[in-house]
Amino acid sequence: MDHNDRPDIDETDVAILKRVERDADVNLADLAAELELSKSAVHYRLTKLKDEDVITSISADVDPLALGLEMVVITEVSVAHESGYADEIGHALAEIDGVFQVYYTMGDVDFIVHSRVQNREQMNDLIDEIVTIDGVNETASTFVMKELQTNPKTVANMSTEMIENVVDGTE
Amino acid sequence: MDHNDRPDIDETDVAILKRVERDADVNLADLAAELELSKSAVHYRLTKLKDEDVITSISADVDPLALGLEMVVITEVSVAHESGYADEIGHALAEIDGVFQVYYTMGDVDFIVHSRVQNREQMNDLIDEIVTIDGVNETASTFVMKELQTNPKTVANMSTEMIENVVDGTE
DNA sequence: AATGAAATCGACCAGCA
DNA sequence: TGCTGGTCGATTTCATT
Repeated sequence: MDHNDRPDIDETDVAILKRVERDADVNLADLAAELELSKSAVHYRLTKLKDEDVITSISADVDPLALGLEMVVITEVSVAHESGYADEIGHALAEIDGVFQVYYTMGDVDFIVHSRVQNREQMNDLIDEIVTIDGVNETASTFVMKELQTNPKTVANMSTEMIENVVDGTE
Repeated sequence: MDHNDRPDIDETDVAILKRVERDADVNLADLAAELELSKSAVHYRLTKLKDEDVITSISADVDPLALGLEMVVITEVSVAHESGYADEIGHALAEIDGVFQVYYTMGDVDFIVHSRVQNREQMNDLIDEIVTIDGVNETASTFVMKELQTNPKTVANMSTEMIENVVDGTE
């Protein structure tokens, strides 16, 4: 760990992360060959990255379309500011079925809520649920026509500059 | 596959998906025990789900904070409508380093862009890059103060009704 | 869908830089 | 602290019923 309480990570770690965030099914031997390292070195680093919670989990990515979740809706939510229940409202929003992401923002809007549903009826129900939450003032929903990139990855989207900052520990 | 070109999925499949989307590191024997199935049955279903692309990949989830990506920015992008280059612009947006999600919407705004950066300078650079894209008219960025739920999962966020629709093949 | 055998893989170790 | 190479046990995988 460095002075910022963030794990020390070097180029090799980044290479490993990039690879396993794309496909964690790869076996140790192949990974080791790709990185020109020994199996045990890769194993050692992988367990370290997991221990340090750089890798938080290994998960199967499920295609929403395969389950009929064809609609993505973005809802802007404004709350009654005097209430001061921002935290509770955020949690209530996150717990609604279909909601997969909730952002608490600094903008004119307080929350931005992302949800996935199968049809218009579910969409209406979901928006109703949001409005029903105590403290919610106003909502505005936008229908997503197309989403580029369904499974956002962390390392894959980083610039070389961002990666350098991590490797150096210079931020 | 059903008449909708969507794979046939039953309750057992859903149970498997729910489990491996949370933790794909689980070994077959444990999974089989949990579901009260034989190892081979689970193995058979898992490979089927992968073949059918219900499971698109097994991936390691990397914590953005561990890599210093402490800022999330949401940018609304409007384009010059006469241009009709929506697709190209969408791709250009998605390719910018730091951008992890691009939605093409039906609202007053054309694109909603999500990005993760390490500091304000990178945020400014990123917004500059967006503005520079040919056809981009106007942008408005919002800073995210807090994100509830960092790794959105598909099945975990579905209601029982949504799941029933999948299992029955009734949509 | 279950069985069991064969192949493969990941975990671990002692030793070393 | 991080790496090597090798061994052993566990686990996946597959042919057969």
